[in-house]
Amino acid sequence: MFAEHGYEGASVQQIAAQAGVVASVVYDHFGAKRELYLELLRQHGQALLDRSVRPDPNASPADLLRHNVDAFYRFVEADPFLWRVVFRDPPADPEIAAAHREVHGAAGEAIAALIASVRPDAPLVDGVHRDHAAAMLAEGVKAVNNGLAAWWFEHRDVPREHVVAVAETLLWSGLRRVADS
Amino acid sequence: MFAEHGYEGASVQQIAAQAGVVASVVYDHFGAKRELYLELLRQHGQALLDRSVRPDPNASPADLLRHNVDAFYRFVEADPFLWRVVFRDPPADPEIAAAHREVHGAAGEAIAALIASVRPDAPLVDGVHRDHAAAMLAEGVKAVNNGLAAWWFEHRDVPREHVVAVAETLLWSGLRRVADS
DNA sequence: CTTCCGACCGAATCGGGATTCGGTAGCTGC
DNA sequence: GCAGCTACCGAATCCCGATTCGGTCGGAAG
Repeated sequence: MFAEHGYEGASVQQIAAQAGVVASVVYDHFGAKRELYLELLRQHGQALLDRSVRPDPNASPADLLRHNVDAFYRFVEADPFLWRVVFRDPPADPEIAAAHREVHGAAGEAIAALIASVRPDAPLVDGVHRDHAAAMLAEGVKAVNNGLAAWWFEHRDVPREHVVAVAETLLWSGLRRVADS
Repeated sequence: MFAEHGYEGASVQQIAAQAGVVASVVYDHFGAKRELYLELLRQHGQALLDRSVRPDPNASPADLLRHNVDAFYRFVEADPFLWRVVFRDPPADPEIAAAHREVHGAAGEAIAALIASVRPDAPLVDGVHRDHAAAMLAEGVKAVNNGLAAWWFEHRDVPREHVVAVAETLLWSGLRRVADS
C-alpha cells in the first residue's frame, strides 16, 4: 500500500483491508501509522543495502559493479514493492524524513566508499572535491538503478537480463560506448 | 509549496498563506487544488523539456550531451523548485498521475530519440531490443540528472560546474573512466 | 471448567483539509 | 457620484482519515 500510494495516499483502512482486518486492528500492533511506516522503511532499507551493496576486495571494479547491479535487480524482481517503499519521495513528516535521510545516507556512503576505494589516491573527477565526487557518483548510481527499476516496473515483460545489461553499460561505459560506431 | 511538501503535503491554506492571501482566494482563481497542480506540472514540465532537451544535428554526440546537461543544471540553478515539482513522485489521484506520465513520457521520448538518432542502424546495447534500450537509457539520463539535482539541492555550496562535470563524466564515460588509473 | 490472553471488531471521537458562499472595499469607466 | 468588476476575506459545511475504547470470541494454560 505504501509502495503503491505513498505514505499519505495509503489510508490505514486500506492497509488493514489489504490484510483482511479492520483499521483498529492495526493499532493493536503498531502505535501509529507512522510507526508502521518507519518499521517498513528501516527494515526494507537495511535489506536492500545488505543484499545489493557488497564490497569484495578480490573483485575487479568491473566485476564489483556487475555483481552489485545484478544483485539489485534480482532483489527488485523478487519483491518490487519493497524497493519502491525505500525509493519513494518521503512525506513531509519530520521524523519520517529523518529516517529516510538516514537510510539513503547510509546507502550513499556505502556506495561512495566502494567507488572511492578503487582509486584511493587520484581525484575521481577532475576539478571536483574528492568526497563530493564520490558522493555524487554514488547518488548517480542509486538514481540510475532506481530509475531503471521504475521503468521496468511499467514494463514487466522485459527480462531482467536486459535491464541489467543496460544498467551496466550505462554505468560502466557511459553513453560514449553507445555513440561510438 | 508543492515542490517542498508534495501534493498531499501542501495544504491550500499554506499555499494561500505563502501568496499572502487566504485559502478561499485560491478558489477564485482555480477550480480546485488539483487544477492548480496540473497547471504547474504541465507548465513546468514543458519549460524543463524546452530548455534542456534540444537536438542539434550539427553537434557531435559528446557536445550534444554536454550542452543538454549543462542547460539542465542551469535551469535547476535558476529555479530549483520548478524542477522539483516535475520530478516528485506523483500523488495517487488518477488524473494527476496521468498528467505526470504524459510529461515524463514526452521527456523520455525526446531523450530517447536523441540517443537513438546517434546510431540509427546498430543496436544500442547488445542483446536488448532497440526501443527498449533507448527508452531505458533515456530513463537513466533523466534519473542521473534528477538524482544529482536532488543531491545538489542539499549541498547548495557546491558550484554548478562541479555537478555538471560529474554528470557529464558519469553519463558519457561511465565509472570505467573513474576506475581506470 | 475456568481464567487469561491475544486478535479482532464496531461505534464514536477528533481534527484537519477541501470547498462553498455571501459579503466588502477599491478601482474603472461613465 | 454611481454601476460593475475584481481581488479579497470569514464563517460554515462536508468529508475523510487517524486514533481511541470497550466488548466479543476462541484457544492455551492451570
